[in-house]
Amino acid sequence: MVRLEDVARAAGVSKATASRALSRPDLVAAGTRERITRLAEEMGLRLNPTARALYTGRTGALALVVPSLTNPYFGPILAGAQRELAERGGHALIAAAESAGDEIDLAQSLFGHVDATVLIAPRAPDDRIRALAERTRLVVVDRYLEGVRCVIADTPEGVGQLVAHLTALGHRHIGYVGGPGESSLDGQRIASVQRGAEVAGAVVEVVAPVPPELDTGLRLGIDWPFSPDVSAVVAYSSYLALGLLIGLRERGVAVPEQISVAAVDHLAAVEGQLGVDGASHALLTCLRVPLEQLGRTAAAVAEEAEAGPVEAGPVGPVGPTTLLTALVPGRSTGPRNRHPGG
Amino acid sequence: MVRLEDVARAAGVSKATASRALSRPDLVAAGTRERITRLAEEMGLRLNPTARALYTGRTGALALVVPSLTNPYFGPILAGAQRELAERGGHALIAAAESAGDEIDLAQSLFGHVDATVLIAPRAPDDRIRALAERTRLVVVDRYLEGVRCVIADTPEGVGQLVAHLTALGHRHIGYVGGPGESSLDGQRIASVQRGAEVAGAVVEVVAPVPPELDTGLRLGIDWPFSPDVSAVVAYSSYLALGLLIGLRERGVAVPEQISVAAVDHLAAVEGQLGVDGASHALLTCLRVPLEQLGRTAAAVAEEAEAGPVEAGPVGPVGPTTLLTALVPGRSTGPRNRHPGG
DNA sequence: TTGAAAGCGCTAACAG
DNA sequence: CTGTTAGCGCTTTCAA
Repeated sequence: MVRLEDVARAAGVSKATASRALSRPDLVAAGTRERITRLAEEMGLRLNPTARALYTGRTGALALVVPSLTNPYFGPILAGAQRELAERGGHALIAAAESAGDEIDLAQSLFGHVDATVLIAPRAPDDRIRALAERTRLVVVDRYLEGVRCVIADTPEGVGQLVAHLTALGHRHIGYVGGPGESSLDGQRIASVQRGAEVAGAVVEVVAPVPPELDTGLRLGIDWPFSPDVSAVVAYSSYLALGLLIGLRERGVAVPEQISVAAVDHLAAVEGQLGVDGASHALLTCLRVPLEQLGRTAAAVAEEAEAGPVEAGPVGPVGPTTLLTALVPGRSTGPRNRHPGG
Repeated sequence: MVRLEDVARAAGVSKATASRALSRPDLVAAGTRERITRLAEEMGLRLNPTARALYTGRTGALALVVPSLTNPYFGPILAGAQRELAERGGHALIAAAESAGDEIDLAQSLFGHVDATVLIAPRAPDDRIRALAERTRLVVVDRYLEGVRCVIADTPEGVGQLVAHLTALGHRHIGYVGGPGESSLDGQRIASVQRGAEVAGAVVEVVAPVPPELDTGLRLGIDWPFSPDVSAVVAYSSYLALGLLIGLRERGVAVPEQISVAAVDHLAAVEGQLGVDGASHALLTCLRVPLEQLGRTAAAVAEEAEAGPVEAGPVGPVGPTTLLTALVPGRSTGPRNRHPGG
C-alpha cells in the first residue's frame, strides 16, 4: 500500500505539505499542489481512512440497524440511507438484530466504528433507546419517542385515506390486519382506522398480530377471520394483501367485486402497474410510503445531528420529522356489493 | 470516552498491562487482571477500534457489495453473511452499486475500511473483477470466474431438476423466462434447461431478458409470449412466477390445470405453505436456493482467504465453492393437459 | 508557503 | 509478570 509519505518523498516535500495539498489545496502553492496530486494519482495513493479517523475522531460511517435483512420493507429504507451517505462521502455499516430488542446491544458494539446510529423500526423498550440516545448521535426511524430524533412515515394519516376511500365506495364493515404489537405506530394506525370508520358510520374488525408474509395472507383469504359482513380489508403489509388476494380468488371470492383489499405499504416488486385500455392501474390499492426518502432523511439527520438527546424547542418538545404517504388506487378495491362474500 | 489509559491509571498499572489484561489475560497475574477487568467494566471502557485497527492493520469489517438493496433476493444472502460475521466478532459494511458495473469503484472506495470484499452477483466485466482480486482479498458470489474465489448456488443443476419434474408430468413444450444477460449463470441455466428438455424429447422457448418483478410476470401472463404449445413455464424469479400465476388466472387460464408454472428461486415471503387436508403444499413449485448459506459461506471464505488471486491446486485450477439447490414441489405445477391454454 | 514535531489510542517488542 | 518504548499513517498546531 502506498502511503502519504511515499508520495511526499517522491514529490520532494514533507508529509505535511502532501497532506495539505490533498485535503486543503488552497494552502499550498499551485505548482507544488499539482505535482503532488499528479504523483498521488500516478502512484495510486489511497489515504488510510483508519489513520485519518484516529486523528479526526470521525470514521465517516453510519450504523444502520434493522430488525431484519430479509424483510423487503427495509430494503428501500437502507438503499435511501446508503445513497444519501454515498453522496456525502460516507458509508453504511449495516447490522440486523437477531432477536427483538437486540438492537441496543448491536448498536453498542458498533459504537467506536461509526459517527452516528440509525435505528430502524426498533423493538427495544423506550427507556433503553433513550439511554442509547444519551450517549451517541441517534436517529430512530418508524417509531416515535419524545426527546429522540425520529423520522417517521405518517402511515396513520395514510390509513385514514384508505378508510375514506373504502367508505366512499360504500363499505361499512372494514377489516384491519395488523402487525406484531411492538410497533406503537401500528396502534396509531388502528386508532386512525377506527376514527375514519366512525365518521362514516362504519365499523372495524381488527385481526392482529399477523406476520407480514404472503402465506399468512393466503390463509386469511381461505380461513376468513372476519365476520361475513366485512366487505373490505386493509392489511399493513403488501405481502399479506397479495396473499389475501390470491387466497380469496382460490376460494372463488371475486376481488374487488365481492371483497376489496388494500395494503398500507407499497413494495416495488409487487407494484403491478398494468395497462388496461390505455389506463394504468396498480394490482393492489395501497399506500405509497416514501421508504427511500425515509432512509435518506434519516441519514441526513444523523449526519447533521449533535450528540446527545434533542433539546426542547422554544414552544415545547421538538417533534418527529414526518413524511407523508399517498394513496395509490388499484384494481383490488371497488364498490361494495350487496351480497358480501364472507 | 474512557480510554485504556484511564483504566490503567485507576488500576495503578501501565497501559501495556491493562491492554494485556484485556486481550491476553493469561499473560497477567490473576489479581492484577481481575482488578483491571473490574475497573474496565465499572468505568465502561470501550477500546477504540480505530486505534486498534491502525496498529493491527485489520479493521474487522467485511465489505458486502450488492447490485441492489431493494431486490429481495439479496436480503437473505446479506443476512447470512452478517450472521457469520457477527459470530466471528466482525461486522459488515454494505454498499449497493448504483449502476451496473459500478461495483468495482464502490469496492475500491471501501478498500481501507475493510479486510476483505464480497462481490455479490457483480455485473462488472471479468477483467475488472480479476484486477480487483489481484489487489485485495476478494470473494465473488453467484458468478464464476476462474482464478477468483467464488461461491455459487448450483441453479443450473437445479433447473435441470425442474425440467425433469415438468417432463415427467408430460410437458413437451417448456417456456423459460430469463434474467438480464450480465449473468453468466443465467446462460448456464438456459443451457441446462435445453439439455434437460432434449433428453426428454421436449422443446424449449426462451424469453429474456426480463426484470424480476411481479408486474412483468403479470404482463407475461396476460400477453402470452410463448407459442400456444407451451404448457409449462420456468421463471428465474419467484416474483415473475407469482405474477405469471396471477396474470394467467386473471385471464381465466387455470394453473396448474392448463399451464404449469415454476420458479428458480425461493423467497420466504412468497413461500406459501398451505395445509390442504393435512398435506403441506407450497403455492409455487420452486427451487430452494440456500441463499443464507451462500452468504455465510462467502463471509467465511473471505475471512479465511489470503490476499491476492487464488492459486491453482495440484490438479488444476481451484473451482468454485458450490452449494446445491432443492426442488420444492408446489401447487403451481401439474400434469400436462391435452388442451393447452396458450 | 512549507517543515518539524506532536499525538490520536492502541499493541507488541524488548528489557527488567 | 510488568513497564518502557516505539510506532501504525494521518492531520495539524507552531515556527521558520
